[in-house]
Amino acid sequence: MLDIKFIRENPKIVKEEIKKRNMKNDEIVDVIIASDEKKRKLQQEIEELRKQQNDANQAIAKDKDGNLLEKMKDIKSKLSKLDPKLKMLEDEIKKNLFLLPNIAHESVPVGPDESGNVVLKKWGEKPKFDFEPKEHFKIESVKNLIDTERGAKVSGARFWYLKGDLARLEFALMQYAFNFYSDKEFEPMIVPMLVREPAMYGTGFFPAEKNEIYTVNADGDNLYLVGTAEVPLAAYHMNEILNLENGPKKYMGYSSCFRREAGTYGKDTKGILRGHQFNKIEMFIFCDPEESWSLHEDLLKCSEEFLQSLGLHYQVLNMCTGDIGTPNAKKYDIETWMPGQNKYRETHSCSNDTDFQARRLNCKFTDKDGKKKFVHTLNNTGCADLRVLIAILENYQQKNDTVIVPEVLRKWIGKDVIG
RNA sequence: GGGAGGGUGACUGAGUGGUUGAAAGUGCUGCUCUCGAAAAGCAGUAGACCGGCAACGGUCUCGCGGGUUCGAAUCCCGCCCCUCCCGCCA
Repeated sequence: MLDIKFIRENPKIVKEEIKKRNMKNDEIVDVIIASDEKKRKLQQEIEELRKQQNDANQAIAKDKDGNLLEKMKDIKSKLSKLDPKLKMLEDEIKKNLFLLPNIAHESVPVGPDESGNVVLKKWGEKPKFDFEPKEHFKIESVKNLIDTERGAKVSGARFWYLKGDLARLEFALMQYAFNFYSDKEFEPMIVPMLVREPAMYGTGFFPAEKNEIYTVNADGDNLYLVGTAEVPLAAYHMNEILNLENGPKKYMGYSSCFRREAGTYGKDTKGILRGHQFNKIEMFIFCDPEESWSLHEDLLKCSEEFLQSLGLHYQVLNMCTGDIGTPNAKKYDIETWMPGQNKYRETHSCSNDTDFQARRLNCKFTDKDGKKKFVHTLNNTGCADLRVLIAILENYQQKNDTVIVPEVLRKWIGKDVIG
């Protein structure tokens, strides 16, 4: 959410931002400003009446005065007409504020969609094969370890069972990642995967992405399954004032992630690239705004080092205005090379949401001058199980249809080869 | 599922109709004392919004929404949330 004052003072910037992001609702800025003007006028009118009311009250408290009582009744009836109008205006403004995106950092490339993303760097090289590398779900030794048929029988399309060594490999990977990032001083957390509505609004998933989220027992418990640990991690400090004197709060959260994948029918239907459920380690930072841009670079570096330690070739993208999320001021994606598909695929995503999320979460800190200000928040994929598993399977496959286990994972799975 | 209690400022915690935006304590800031620190003493310290160049002024906020009243943190109604006890379960 943007600051209404900022919008009032910089309507052009906001409108340009909407256009840059290839969104079509820039007229909403004028709507907000008009409502805001009306709201402030009305507010002044009401406040003047309230002042009269308060003054009269104090006088009555000292000595009862019949004339004042009449005046009070008059003020009251006026207020009862104006108050609902003010509330309506406020609600309308708020509703519209939720629709506006964050302001992108100047270093974010302008572009209409994914075609505008800029490759910043590549690390490593594509592995060379003396045979035709297969997609992960076609590798003989892996095939039987993914049971999509029974997954569909039990839970529907885009669900599956991972079995045997593939299940073991996932545990190895996650344990490795968990240790890798906690060594980098992210506090480990096992987080709730069901959250209340305010957590979804606070992080910005509601109202925009409501159709991506599973609702649980809407008539009773009314909880939502998280699509990422970002939600419980961000909401962890909701409505709090943080002490950041000892540096930023850095967390890593492990959770299962649930996504309805509405509108992706027919996309990535083979294999385990896109499912309704997966597991992920996510990192989240609450920090002083002065530090957020350098921390954003640090976060990216963390994920890069992780992939490097697994020996996986990847590229880093600076995501353009048309392809970053509404709350993001800047976002890097890491795409890891998947030789079976002959493509780079997104495995990591690293965002600085500046104060956009903090304003919704109502999360502040006390700055050097003792002022309370909104924090900046950043989030980053530590390790998303399926995507990294796929990368490992496709990059480390052998001609004989076995898969070599990356060296750093061996101590966690206790074997060198799968299949 | 049955029963009970409760939601007050950064935090702990008083306050049951009239200058209570709110006692006290903690924390924080400044000053005094000290070579310095600690301790002690004194003083200051909520947020949001509106108007104003500013000084400053105003309104709102004691979980949320409504009601009673000239006036509500305080009374009434609805909702949300939390805690404890019993039962059930992991």
